[in-house]
Amino acid sequence: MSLQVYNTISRNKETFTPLVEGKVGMYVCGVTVYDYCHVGHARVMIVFDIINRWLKQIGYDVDYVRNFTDVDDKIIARAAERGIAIDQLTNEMIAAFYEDADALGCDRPTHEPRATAHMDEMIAMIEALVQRGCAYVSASGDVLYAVREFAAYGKLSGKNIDDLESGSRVDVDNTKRDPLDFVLWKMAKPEEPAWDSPWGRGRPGWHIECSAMSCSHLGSTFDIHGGGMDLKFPHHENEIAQACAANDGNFARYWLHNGFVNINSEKMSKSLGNFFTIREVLKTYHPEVLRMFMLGTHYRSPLDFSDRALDEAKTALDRIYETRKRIAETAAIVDAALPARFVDAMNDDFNTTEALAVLFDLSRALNKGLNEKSDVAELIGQFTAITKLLGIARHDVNEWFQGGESDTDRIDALIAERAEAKKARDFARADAIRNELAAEGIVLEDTAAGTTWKKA
RNA sequence: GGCAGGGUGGCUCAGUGGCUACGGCGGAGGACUGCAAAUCCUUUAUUCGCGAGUUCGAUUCUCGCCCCUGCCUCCA
Repeated sequence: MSLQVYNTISRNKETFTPLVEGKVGMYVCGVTVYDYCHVGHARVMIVFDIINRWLKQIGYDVDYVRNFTDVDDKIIARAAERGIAIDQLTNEMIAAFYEDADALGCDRPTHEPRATAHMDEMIAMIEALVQRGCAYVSASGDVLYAVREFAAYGKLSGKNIDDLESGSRVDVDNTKRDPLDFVLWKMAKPEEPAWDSPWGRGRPGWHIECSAMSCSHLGSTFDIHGGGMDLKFPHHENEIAQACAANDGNFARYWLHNGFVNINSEKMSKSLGNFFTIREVLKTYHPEVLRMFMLGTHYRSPLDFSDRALDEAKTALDRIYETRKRIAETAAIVDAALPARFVDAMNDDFNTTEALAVLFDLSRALNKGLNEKSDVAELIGQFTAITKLLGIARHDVNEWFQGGESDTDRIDALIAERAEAKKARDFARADAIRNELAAEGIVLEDTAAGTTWKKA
């Protein structure tokens, strides 16, 4: 089965065929760098990391572009609040972003353009829009996009301009020809960061940067554009309007949107204030647990975030590590192809849930084979290939089960003492030692090769 | 109000026009063990929100209804 992807614009799964054989251009909307990333951002990172990995796995040369929005009202406000320069804030937040993304095991995109480094492209695109009659300068001096001039407006999100107007709760801005018109270039106030442009000193609107940066890196027509569901409208709709009206290309051919992270069935968001930053969560949970948690649900479905769900992801991941631990004790790694069921799952719109089911089945078969001392070389190869691709169970097994424990010498001494006691059939003493450690959260496991321990 | 997505076992989460509805967590029993832990085996939904229709046959398709969530304003 060839790769099928759900394309938001057609609301259907489609066979994926790249524009240029063997190559994929993919643009994903990144973050506005004014604060730490929360778990919702983690989902975008992980989802598109998996998509990127899978595209490469099936042989594509992927140009994965993800932007940083480093100029915007919220950034200006935050920098002022903290009394620091804008680029100090954005650099700090970009560094934090990388810490989080790296911890979560996400590969770096091939290009990570910053809006402030692409002013020329944005201005050129706005000029083209003005020339073609799709943009105008408003009474306030801002350059606005004239939504009515773009016939296909609303196609991606399935919206009808007139319905939007009737349902609009937004205050009417009478400098706009149409309430839906949006800013392309915003005049700067004296204190604000500004760039020269044909319309005066100012800064770009949010939407234009993605149109400009995606097209400048990937061309006016490219394969995949992704981001969170909430970006569908108006952000992605506006990107399409800008890019298609300014260039003669078709912009993105496949639109991929990931579902939200919810808390108590409500969307996690800044405005609701019900968010956890990635770094907060990582104080309690290993980053791989968060990754596992994300992979357990299909990327387009909502994902309910809770301690309980993370605990379950941890337990499930422990199971995979238990298998790895047993593998480490036995055979050498052999290379094996990914199992067909796994490949089919991933080709079916990146179905990581099913892919994990394959991994767990494999884990069981492997444990059983190990118990029965049968030849498991092929299974080990498959197991390893899957975990590597998904980016889970990639840490050292001892580190995983014992990491962060400082008192290992004492534990080892107690285990040795218990072994002596067991030898002498002094089970009371042996059990006392085990209970003592259990009370500290150390669980002992007696195996044929001796006793090992792990943190509960 | 418009549009979009969803309601599957105690929880979670896949999936399919028809053999025994995937996996994880949890529960029960068993094997192994001195006892545990880990692992393995068995077991845990006459049933996939409700009603009707299409069909030889629907959880899967169509229609209606109920409920949930999201977008329609910045938001991953």
